Amino acid sequence: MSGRSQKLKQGGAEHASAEHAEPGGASETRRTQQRQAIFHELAHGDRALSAQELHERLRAADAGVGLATVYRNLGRLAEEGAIDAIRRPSGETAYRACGAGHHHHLTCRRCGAVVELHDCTIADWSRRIAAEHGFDQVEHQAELSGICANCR
Amino acid sequence: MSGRSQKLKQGGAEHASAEHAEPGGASETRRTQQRQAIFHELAHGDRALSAQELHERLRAADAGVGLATVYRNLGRLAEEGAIDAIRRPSGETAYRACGAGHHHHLTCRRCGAVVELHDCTIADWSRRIAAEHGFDQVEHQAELSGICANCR
DNA sequence: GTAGAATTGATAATCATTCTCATTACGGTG
DNA sequence: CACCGTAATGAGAATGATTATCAATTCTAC
Ligand SMILES: [Mn+2]
Ligand SMILES: [Mn+2]
Ligand SMILES: [Zn+2]
Ligand SMILES: [Zn+2]
Repeated sequence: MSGRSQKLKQGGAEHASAEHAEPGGASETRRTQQRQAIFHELAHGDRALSAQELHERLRAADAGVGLATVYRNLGRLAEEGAIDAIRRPSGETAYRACGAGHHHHLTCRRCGAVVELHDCTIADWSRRIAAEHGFDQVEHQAELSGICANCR
Repeated sequence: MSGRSQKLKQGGAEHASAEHAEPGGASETRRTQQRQAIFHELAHGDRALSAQELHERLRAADAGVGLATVYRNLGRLAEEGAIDAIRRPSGETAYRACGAGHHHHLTCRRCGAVVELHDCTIADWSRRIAAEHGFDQVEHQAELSGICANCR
């Protein structure tokens, strides 16, 4: 529901040298060509792409990346907060390179164009509601959809 | 996102005699035991059930209803507005017999308990946002989740 | 340059949901 | 109540997205 540092593991330097703490040896998160291609593709298009769609685009753009790899990296990038996962009404999950901070999306049902909404009214509402019903650790999930100006 | 007449095709009389208009013959929507069992099961439990879970319960409660039938009826009931479909974060769709009118849900991530929220702030917000960005026919979808008082 | 672990990719395996189609049960009718 | 035509059911096959396998490859640090 919120992206953090868009280029956490992608864009810049970041020696990524975790303080080798955990017993047994932590992960290393390498910077591979495939991962770069995937993120790059996402960083461009203004519409959210599903794993399959992304895979198709990469194939077209000469850079053939395995489907499994696309899934893996999208999943990873998402949990790292580098990209956002969006659930389509049909069920598939689509991904998008998002700006930082908590926000929601307004998506055009016709062309898929996405607008980021950074002023979220829901937070207050959900907090109040939660308190009212004795709930803790409330999270909210919301998506708006409509028909954009162009598509009319 | 909103349920209409909870017992549209279930509870009462309703001769359901469509004015045999359409060329070729319209549907009839029969009142079968299976459909009744399904709706009945849903009308009780306070937590939303997936098709599979419902199927399991029915098996346990002696009334063995085919899985395909469970899916069919849940889908149908949902589009008739008799029940609400809720998307779980994991992806499956769960169903629930809901009160009438537009509302959202606050679900306990631990036990699955559901509270219906009938005062929706989002409507106004979404309307405003939509106008601001030149979008039409805006719809919104939202779910709250947390840990309920019991589960703490 | 090497070693060694992380990553890839082709493919098989899951898993929820949908489709098929022969069989059954509804809801009138006479 | 027996009978018909059709909608509904159910067992299993089919689909489609996502995940797991596992040998082969590629990063990265030394
Ligand atoms: Mn975003
Ligand atoms: Mn409800
Ligand atoms: Zn559009
Ligand atoms: Zn609970």
